[in-house]
Amino acid sequence: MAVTIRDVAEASGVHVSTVSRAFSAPHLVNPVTRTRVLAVAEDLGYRPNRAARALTTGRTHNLGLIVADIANPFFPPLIKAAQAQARLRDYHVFVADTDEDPQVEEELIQTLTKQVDGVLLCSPRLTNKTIERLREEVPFVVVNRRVKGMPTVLMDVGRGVRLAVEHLAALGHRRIALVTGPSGSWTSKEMQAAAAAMSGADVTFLGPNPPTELGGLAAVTDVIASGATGVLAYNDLVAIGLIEGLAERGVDVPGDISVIGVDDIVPGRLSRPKLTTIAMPTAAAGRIAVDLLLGSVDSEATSGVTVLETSLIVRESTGEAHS
Amino acid sequence: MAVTIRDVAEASGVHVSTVSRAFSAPHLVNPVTRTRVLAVAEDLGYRPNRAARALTTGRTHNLGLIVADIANPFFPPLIKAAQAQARLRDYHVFVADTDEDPQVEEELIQTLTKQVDGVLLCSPRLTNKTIERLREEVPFVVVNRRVKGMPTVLMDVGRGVRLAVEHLAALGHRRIALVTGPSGSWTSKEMQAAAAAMSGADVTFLGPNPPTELGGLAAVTDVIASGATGVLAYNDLVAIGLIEGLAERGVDVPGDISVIGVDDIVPGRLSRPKLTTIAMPTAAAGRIAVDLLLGSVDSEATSGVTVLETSLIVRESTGEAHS
DNA sequence: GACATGGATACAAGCGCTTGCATTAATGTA
DNA sequence: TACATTAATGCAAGCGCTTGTATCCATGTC
Repeated sequence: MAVTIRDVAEASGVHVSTVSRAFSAPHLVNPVTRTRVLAVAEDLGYRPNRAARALTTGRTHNLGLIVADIANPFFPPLIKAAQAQARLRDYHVFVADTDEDPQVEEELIQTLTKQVDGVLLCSPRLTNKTIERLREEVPFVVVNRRVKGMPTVLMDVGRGVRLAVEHLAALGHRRIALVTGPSGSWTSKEMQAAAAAMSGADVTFLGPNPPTELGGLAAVTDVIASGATGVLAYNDLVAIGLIEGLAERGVDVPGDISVIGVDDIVPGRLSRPKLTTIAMPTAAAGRIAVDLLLGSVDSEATSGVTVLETSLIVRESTGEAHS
Repeated sequence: MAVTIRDVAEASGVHVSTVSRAFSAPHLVNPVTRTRVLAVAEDLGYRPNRAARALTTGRTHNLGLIVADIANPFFPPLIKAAQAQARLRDYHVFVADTDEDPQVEEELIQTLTKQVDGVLLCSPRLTNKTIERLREEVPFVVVNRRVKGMPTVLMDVGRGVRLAVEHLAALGHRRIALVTGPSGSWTSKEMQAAAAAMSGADVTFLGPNPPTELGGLAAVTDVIASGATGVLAYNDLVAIGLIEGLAERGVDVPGDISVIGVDDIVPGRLSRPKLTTIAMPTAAAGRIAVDLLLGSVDSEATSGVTVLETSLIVRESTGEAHS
């Protein structure tokens, strides 16, 4: 059916090994032979079969990218960047969605492991233990979670929290609420830690909450009860839900209460009022994670932790405190 | 390194072919042998190498999914659904982003073709001719575009347009503007055709415009100049940009002008006012496309066209005409 | 008791490719 | 002229798996 290396060999009157080398070890073949072979290959429309190649080289030139939920606006920019970076290095990427299910996640890794050179684990729901076990089978890079001894890409949400709280304080807000995320979330823990470490700020924690608009909606009563005039939400979705719920109670944002989100997802940029938010460099994370992975495929597994800067983007959901 | 079928064979005292059959042709091996082999395999942590299997069977159990832009909110639900459906059938999926570049798209297909059993082409930017040529190399299913003789999944945006215009008319809007998309867009053409075919509606076409908020922003002047009180935008992003721009000119939505988007993406659901929109069944499209693809992998290539229903979701960006 | 039958397993080729080694021929060296 | 060197190519094994065919043995049949 498809044209193979053998067809090219026959058509150009050389041995298959010469064809092979014409592609993957040019210096070992006579330039004129090579040109001829390449021409014939082009002519026949030959495309090397990567799977077959993988079988002998042990290198598939494929990557796995595992995320909890593709449809969560946080991930697409990361996926896009990772995919683009991989392509630059002549790698293809399998994208898999675990639906937030650790078991699916593990199974996915298991079946993927044989056909990839490494996998990007984004915000994994697996236990550290499991990850460490799986690590024997395939190189990992973990994004958005700290796993002992593994190459990791983190975003410095702590810094973002500090900037956010300072911003709020500068606007005159004295009582601040932190609407936390799911209890298992590494990011949520980081945020709490960072907030708690800030002296001089009066921060109360409200949660845990699901990481969606519903979570924000659900937190409305508590937020109002807390007496806070500045709120930092677990993410933009929560922030939007919160603003929504506040509006229903007649509370204006930013007039009465200021709200800051996290992630800088598209919906936040487009919502009204436009969200002040802590921007997470997801695209950079995807790009760097791929580099790390491909780097550690050749050299020995790195176990470094890369921390990416976050920043505060001030838009319209924060304003001066009036009370 | 990794445990192979041979290891399992040795450990359980049978020939490799028996192990192979224990997995893929159970009825050909004695139940007790099979149980033993399976146990040993489990024990050793054996996982079949799909690439090696593909080499002999010609079936990779992989799919390619090619989209113009992963980060465009329109696609993630489709990707997610396709991926989930593929997983159900024990398929993995390569996701590739072409960055709207036809050349990248073609190249991606070329390199992917050998390691997939079929590819999902979503809103391709390639010419029909090229697609028809490429089709020789690998089975396709095309989503969101009509290509002669190829299995296709379409969403009935025409119906959506009709519903939208009727909705607007029912609210008393007499002059309606259609803010069109990019000139090459199949969807945009469909929308225009559907609107033009409606007797009794006074619809003016404004465009072409880029399919983003910027496109909406850019169309503001024309919309106002058109005297329309009801606007149908190419998609939600354009609609949001438009509403934004209108607000800057002091024009209220839906007070002064009603705006309807297309796609029902998350940002539209969360923006203020919440967007009235024509919902596109993207998840269903992804799911069905995969089914079609996997169906046509076995049977002979179908060339049917599946048309999915769209619907109008009325939210807050449309209201009664006052002028 | 000789033989056909069929179930269970082993054998071996081969999928498309890479790669260490052998072979050949051309060149340089003394 | 004889020999070493090297560049270019061919040869063949093997990556992990499937699969058509051969082999073996325990039945059943007459």
